Amino acid sequence: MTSFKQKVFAIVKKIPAGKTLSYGEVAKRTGNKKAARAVGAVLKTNYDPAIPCHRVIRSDGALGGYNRSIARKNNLLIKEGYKSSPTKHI
DNA sequence: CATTTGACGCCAA
DNA sequence: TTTGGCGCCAAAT
Repeated sequence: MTSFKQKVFAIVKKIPAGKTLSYGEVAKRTGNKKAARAVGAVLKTNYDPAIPCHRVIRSDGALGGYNRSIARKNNLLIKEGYKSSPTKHI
């Protein structure tokens, strides 16, 4: 368990319901604002249900990905009140 | 130990 | 506006 993972988990777990953070934002909080990719890599390798990784999306507004089905992530976000608008033109 | 991959982000054309 | 390419980081193989 690296401290980077610990930070990412702590940050993601602290995301309030109905809110979303971009990978870049999470990366910033870990200390490496350019580590957005690393954040995704960590979330992908971690299958802990305590981590609401579905609240972590891309800075473009795209959902990014999910452990099993992206549809599940989208569904959860909608349930929490987040309108997934894939407006690629930000 | 070194190399490759990837749930990203931003800039340029 | 859309598409392509480059840069950065950590984990997995």
